[in-house]
Amino acid sequence: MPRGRASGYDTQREQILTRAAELFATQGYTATSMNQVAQACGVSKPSLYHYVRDKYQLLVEIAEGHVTLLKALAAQVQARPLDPQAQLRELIASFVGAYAGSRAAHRVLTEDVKFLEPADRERLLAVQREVVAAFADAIARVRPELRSAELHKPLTMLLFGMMNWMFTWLQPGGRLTHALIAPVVADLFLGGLNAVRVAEPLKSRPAAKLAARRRA
Amino acid sequence: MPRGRASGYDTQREQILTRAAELFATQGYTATSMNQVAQACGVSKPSLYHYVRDKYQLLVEIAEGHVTLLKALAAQVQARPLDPQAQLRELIASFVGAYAGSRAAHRVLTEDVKFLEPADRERLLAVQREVVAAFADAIARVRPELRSAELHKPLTMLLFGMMNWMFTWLQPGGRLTHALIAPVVADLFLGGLNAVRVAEPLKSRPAAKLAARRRA
DNA sequence: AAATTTACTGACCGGTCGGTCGAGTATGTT
DNA sequence: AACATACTCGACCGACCGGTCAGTAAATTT
Repeated sequence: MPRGRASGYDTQREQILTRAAELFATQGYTATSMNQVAQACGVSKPSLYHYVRDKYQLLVEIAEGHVTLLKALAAQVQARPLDPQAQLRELIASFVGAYAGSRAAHRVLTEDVKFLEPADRERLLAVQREVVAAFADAIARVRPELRSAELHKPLTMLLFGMMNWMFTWLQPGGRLTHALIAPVVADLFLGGLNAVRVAEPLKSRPAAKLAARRRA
Repeated sequence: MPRGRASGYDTQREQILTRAAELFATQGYTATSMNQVAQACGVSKPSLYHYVRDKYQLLVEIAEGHVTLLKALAAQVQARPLDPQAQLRELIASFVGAYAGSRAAHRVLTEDVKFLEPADRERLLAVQREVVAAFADAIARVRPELRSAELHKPLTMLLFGMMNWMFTWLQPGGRLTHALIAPVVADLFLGGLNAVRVAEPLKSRPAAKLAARRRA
């Protein structure tokens, strides 16, 4: 006897999430009002609340959806049988590409995570830690002595710094695209990885920083 | 016949700026209320407004003060007669140290710049561009081909990504300090700089065509 | 046809925001 | 002493916030 959901329900819901992500990304979560979201979606505020429970749920779903995508991406690359260098290179290319395709969601994930309630934040960070671990493992496989020096995780974060910071200076319509910069990031990081000195344990580590032997 | 300012005026004003910067850094500019700032300073809201014109001016002064510090730091290192590699290394150490000493202000500068009015933002970005140029010059001096390939500025931004992202994962009281990580950043970046391959020059650049990917 | 639920809206609610008012008190100058 | 100003504060303002209500129109069931 009831009436079913309209066919466009899910479509509209996703559009709302997308628009909200764009607004959150450019203005920040707290500085964006639900009136703005409703207007950007071309509906009234009560209609907006027909599709979304509240403002906070918008934030959670945007962030969770993106971090889930990142985890899937990392797992996908990890499953491929590649040597350590190639795997790290592939991880970088994959993530830089994902950032290009999900600029808004990525910015929300990195900038507005502080507005999540502790339980939600912890759940999200747990997934994010898996993603980071995938990179850290690849890095430690390239230069195993970094792991014993406990430098592979800081170096992983430095790599994420390079990638996560890109959305602040890389313009979508610009001459320099994500696809062009990804191999540069990989060259820079892999080359630098061989130049990082492990401080304390062995004094007889080959100090020469010969790098980048391989080229087409 | 008037009465002069109390001796503690400037002191209190700086304390207000510091507390406000801490609140803005942890909660974000829009999510921080002037009531919170007043309470954190131990004064009533009208008293707070005795020292500060409005909330917006707090943001401007925090951001401007920090970017001015960064510019001075860069100029100071540039004035020293160092070879290119040492100069870049010194710039990195200097900035990583500054970030450690001004965590809150730095976070405000990087995260809340979007709330500045266009005029103020442009004035600030102009200073910031000078700072970035100092790094870009040092990088181009290490590997001059990068400049003709128009890669020295993107690489500069990747370096800033590593440094600016540090405040998201480097904990103040942790085992890993800024002083310990700075040389790692320098090793990583300088080592990677030599490994970056210069692709075919873009068609708009007829000038330098010689590749010579390895510097002597 | 009646019944029931979806999709949607203008008007509205309690609460908080940034900021101000008016008043009182402390303090340096004349 | 007399005065002008610095300093401090409880109370308050209009605006906007996130969110809801009562109600309408259309679609799908029985």
